[in-house]
Amino acid sequence: MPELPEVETVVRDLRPLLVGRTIVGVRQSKQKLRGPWKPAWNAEVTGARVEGLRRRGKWILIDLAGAPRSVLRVHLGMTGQFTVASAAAPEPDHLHVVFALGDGNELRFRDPRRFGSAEFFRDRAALETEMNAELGPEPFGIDAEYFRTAVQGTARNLKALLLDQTIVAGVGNIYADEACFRAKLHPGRAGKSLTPAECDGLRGAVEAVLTRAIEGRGSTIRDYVGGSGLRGGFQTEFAVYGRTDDPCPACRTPIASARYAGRASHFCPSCQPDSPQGHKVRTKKHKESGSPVPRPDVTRRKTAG
DNA sequence: CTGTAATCCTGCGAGC
DNA sequence: TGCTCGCAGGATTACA
Repeated sequence: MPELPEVETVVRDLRPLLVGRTIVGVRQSKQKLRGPWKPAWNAEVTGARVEGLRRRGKWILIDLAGAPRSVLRVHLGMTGQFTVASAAAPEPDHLHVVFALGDGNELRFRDPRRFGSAEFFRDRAALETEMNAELGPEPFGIDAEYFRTAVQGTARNLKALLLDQTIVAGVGNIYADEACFRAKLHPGRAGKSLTPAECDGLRGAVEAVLTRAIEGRGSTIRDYVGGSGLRGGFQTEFAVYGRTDDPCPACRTPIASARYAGRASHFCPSCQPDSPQGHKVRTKKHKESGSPVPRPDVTRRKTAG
């Protein structure tokens, strides 16, 4: 599932293959993406030269030269693949939008599950303003005070907070779990239950996990490939994600799974306790609260009847 | 405010 | 073996 490291890898792979090239034609499938490419955009981008490639959160931005300066925006959804291939190379299935380049190659957007989007925006500055209003900061070098305030100011659990793109942009289900493990924090902990030091630890863990994952060219569970078609390598370094019942890499306790924020979540019940390590949870008499973490729905197991 | 669930969609594995 | 069904989940939206 493409999250920040996968998107960053695609952008880095595609940059040398796209910058300076001219889009000479567009074709598309009849199937609708979540964010569908409109045929009216074909004429807008044909003849445009690619100025640069960027990433913002999980979004890919392709800057096009011209006045006014426009931009292509792509989201890979869950199964999106954005690659450059020879126009002569056989076409895979689920190909939705293809941009022909002047050099005999083409930029292909493939997305079996069609959760992705490919859109054109004529006004680059307006789009940036809009995106900055909807997305939180990039997770590198986040202001400590900002992050503490965002986390401690809510009763929402850490999993929900990390998945919330308006707080931090780019984290998805895999790296949220991995960051919580690295920070030794239970994903079900309420944001406001964290100490300032724990907030700082979580912020650092998010940054560290994403940095390592980028170095590993992202994670491939099933569909993900980089801009040149290569699979990722970070999936072999998962500590908890998808490792239910496997021994914790730190203490050998079996990894647990539960559902938080509607997402499968994985954690070590020993390394990531419900309450701050070394602190007894203080409960006031008049405000009795049993466990500091609400009991999650344990993974549903089908029972007869 | 917070959480949950449905929605979009295809592929795959579990279970019968 | 072949079918159904749950699940995977990013973002959005509706509802409890």
